[in-house]
Amino acid sequence: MMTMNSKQPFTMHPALHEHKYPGLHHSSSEAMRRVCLPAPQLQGSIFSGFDESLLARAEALAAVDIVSHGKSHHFKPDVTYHTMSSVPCTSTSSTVPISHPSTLTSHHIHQSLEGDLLDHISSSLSMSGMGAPDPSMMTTQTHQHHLQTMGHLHQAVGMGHPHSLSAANGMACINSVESDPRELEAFAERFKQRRIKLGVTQADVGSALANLKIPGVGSLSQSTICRFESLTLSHNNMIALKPVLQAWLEEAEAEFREKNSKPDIFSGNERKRKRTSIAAPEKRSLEAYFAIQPRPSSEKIAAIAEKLDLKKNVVRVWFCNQRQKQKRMKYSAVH
DNA sequence: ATGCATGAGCA
DNA sequence: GCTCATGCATA
Repeated sequence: MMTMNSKQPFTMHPALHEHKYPGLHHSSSEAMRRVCLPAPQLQGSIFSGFDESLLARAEALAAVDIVSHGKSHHFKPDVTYHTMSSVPCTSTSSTVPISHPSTLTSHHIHQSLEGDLLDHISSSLSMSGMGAPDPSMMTTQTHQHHLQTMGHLHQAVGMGHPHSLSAANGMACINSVESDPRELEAFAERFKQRRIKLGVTQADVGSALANLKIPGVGSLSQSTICRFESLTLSHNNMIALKPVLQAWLEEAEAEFREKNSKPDIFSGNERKRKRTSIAAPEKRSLEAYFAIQPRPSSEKIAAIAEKLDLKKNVVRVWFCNQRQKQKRMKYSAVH
């Protein structure tokens, strides 16, 4: 509607439906994920059968939930801001080259969720050189179509690593996406520590990425860098981003040594989009529905939307995001 | 740090 | 209409 992305970073992409995580890295994470994921088909039929009663049940559950939880936060019922103010430029990233480390460390520690835990326990001293243990790195993705787009990134990155490219062609190699979770986790942590040491913010890294001039690789947002560091991206996404961030880190440190600053070009956009806020009660209901059927049909979504007095699209997107969230990493801790 | 949203590619 | 990668807006 009122939002269009003028920015189009390198797009990696979908296509690998459920099986993106080849059996390369143990079965732990994959298995766990599977356990978490309910069987769509089965539940789907059940759901469609007792549609109404289940909806009711979910609502009942939600209601009970509300009572039992009692407290929780005070939500804004249905805030739908629409601040159509035009921002000159920037938003997430200003043209500031390097910002103070303090900016990063000091604020928000409030979330008290997993992310923080990660942050805290993280500070290990093993900041070994980033020679990255992984030998074969990326390259060959899982399959056919996947090659199309995801290939972009990988190949692009491959240019920085001559050896990896050759492997990509054949397939004679080790089905690439084999960087194990543990390695990724280690890298993410190392990355964060070194980034902070350089006094660079997540947003800075994101925009600075474009300066690398790696074909197919543009800038990224603070969100993405943050998610990378906290391992809250999909496994494939992590794998794909790693080489890019690694390249940035190397260059940043190199420049830091000789000089101490890094230029940071960036073109800002101006736009504001509204962010719907789903109230706590509705959210609980949605969660209850999700527990019963993570993939409701269009009709179910419509029904749910109506019952909760939300726009159908909002509900649909909520389910999509919920599913996506479910698939994200964070499993590394399991090994 | 994270919630809701967009858009590309695919089916 | 879904999945996925990614981003804006916001707590």
